Amino acid sequence: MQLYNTLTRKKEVLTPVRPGHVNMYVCGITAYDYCHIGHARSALVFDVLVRHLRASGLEVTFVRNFTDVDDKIIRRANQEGRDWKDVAETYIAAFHEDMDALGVIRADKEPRATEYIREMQDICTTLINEGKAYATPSGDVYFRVRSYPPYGKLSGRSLDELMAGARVAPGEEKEDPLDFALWKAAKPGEPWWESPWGKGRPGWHIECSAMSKPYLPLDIHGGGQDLVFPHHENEIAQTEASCGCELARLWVHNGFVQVNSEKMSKSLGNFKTIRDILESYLPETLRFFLLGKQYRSPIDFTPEIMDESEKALNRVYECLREARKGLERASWKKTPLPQDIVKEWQELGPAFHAALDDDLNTAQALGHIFSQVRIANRLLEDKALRAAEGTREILEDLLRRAADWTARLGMFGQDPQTFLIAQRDCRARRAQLDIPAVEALLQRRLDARAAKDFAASDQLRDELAALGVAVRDTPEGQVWDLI
RNA sequence: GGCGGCAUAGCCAAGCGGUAAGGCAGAGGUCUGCAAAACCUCCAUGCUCCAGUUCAAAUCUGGAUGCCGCCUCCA
Repeated sequence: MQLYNTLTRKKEVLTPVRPGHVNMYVCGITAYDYCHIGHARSALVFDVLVRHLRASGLEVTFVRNFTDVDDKIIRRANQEGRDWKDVAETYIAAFHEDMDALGVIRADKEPRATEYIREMQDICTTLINEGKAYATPSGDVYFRVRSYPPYGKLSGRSLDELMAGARVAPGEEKEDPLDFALWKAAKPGEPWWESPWGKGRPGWHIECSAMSKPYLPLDIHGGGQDLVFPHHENEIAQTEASCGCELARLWVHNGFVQVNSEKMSKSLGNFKTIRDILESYLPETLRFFLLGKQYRSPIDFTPEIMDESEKALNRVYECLREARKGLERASWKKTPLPQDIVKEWQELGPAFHAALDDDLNTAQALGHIFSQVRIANRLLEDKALRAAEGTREILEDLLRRAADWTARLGMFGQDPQTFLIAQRDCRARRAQLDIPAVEALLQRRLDARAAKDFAASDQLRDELAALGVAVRDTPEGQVWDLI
């Protein structure tokens, strides 16, 4: 498959260093708060990437770290009068809950920064010994950026450009404004570890260099676009300067989730947590929404588009439900299917894979899924064709393909009927429907219909309509939905 | 200020030189005791604007306008 490489600014074919095996490292969260939709997008993009690679026959070692010691965690702990470790554990557990709810497959390795203090110190020592880093009298260790000439290659900046924007915070003892901290002397009240430079704690960037080290060289290194500079740039400098090898071949960065065309972020305060969303929508709806656009582009979050996603998702599940029902037929006829339909059906299977192979184009892949849904629906509705042997083959193929969609996209894998009812209840909750009242009316209508009292039945239907509920009668009985 | 990205129908969104996927909304229709749901069909002679390259451009080049991101913690 091809992936867009931030390093070279073009799509490149993924060719694993070890044939058939992909090492992939993705920067995880700093555990100091609940995850928002932006975190969900990043997690989902790489989840789909891992799923697709595995479904395509590759082995993947997927590593996603946790930053469990950091300024923000410490600040939060101090604010709440808690231990910083406790804060980190709380939000790591919350991350797992949220991601499990979204159906994000767990990483194979989930290293935590605090488990790699020794390795970080070793990297610092190596860099200091080679003159690429230096310790200050107060116990900080800085990376000497000018000792690493390729610095800036990922973000496409020159040292001169960077100098223009660089600044030195008061109290820093840098040789050069561009230098960045590998190790920070501990301030009073902060967690610390013993080190050759005194009591201190790691800088953010060195964490990932240490945690990714066992898996070098990485075939894919991922993260959000905001990590390109300085985080990933610094990571490259640290790793490549200390071990002399390449950190990662492909750098994959996902675009932001926006609100009103602005980045959703903690600092702007315009974020919605995954938990917020899951109170109003099913996890799969959020998944559908976030995969509805190519991963590198920004995506705007609005409740309206969530509602649209919900309807679109239902269209697929309704088709799967009808397909299953259609396959219950006992006998099939030899009626031939129109060639153009058969041909389109045959082309759409590979097209779905090709879309994902082309820089994980989930939006296009979803388009192909809907085209398949349209074909299946057409056959199911056509009196002449729905009993045809060819239709049976296509419907069976559809169910096989749906299993493949689930394997690769993590969607469309639930029992259709169960899903559709859950979706309806979800909308009912959002509309703040009085469910007990509705159920009472539904029962009375059932009784009226059993007594063939259609006038009363219609009257009750009107009463339900007044509450915002539409009732319809099907061969399976009375079903309801929101108007 | 420096660097980078994006502009496609009412809305969302593919498309990466060969004549505009898909979803939502909308309009017709099938079906149905009535109704609804569901399904089918239709829905951009044109892709922000202006030049240019080409037999051919939404796709390439130059310019204009607008929006966004990074340069500071951030998925």
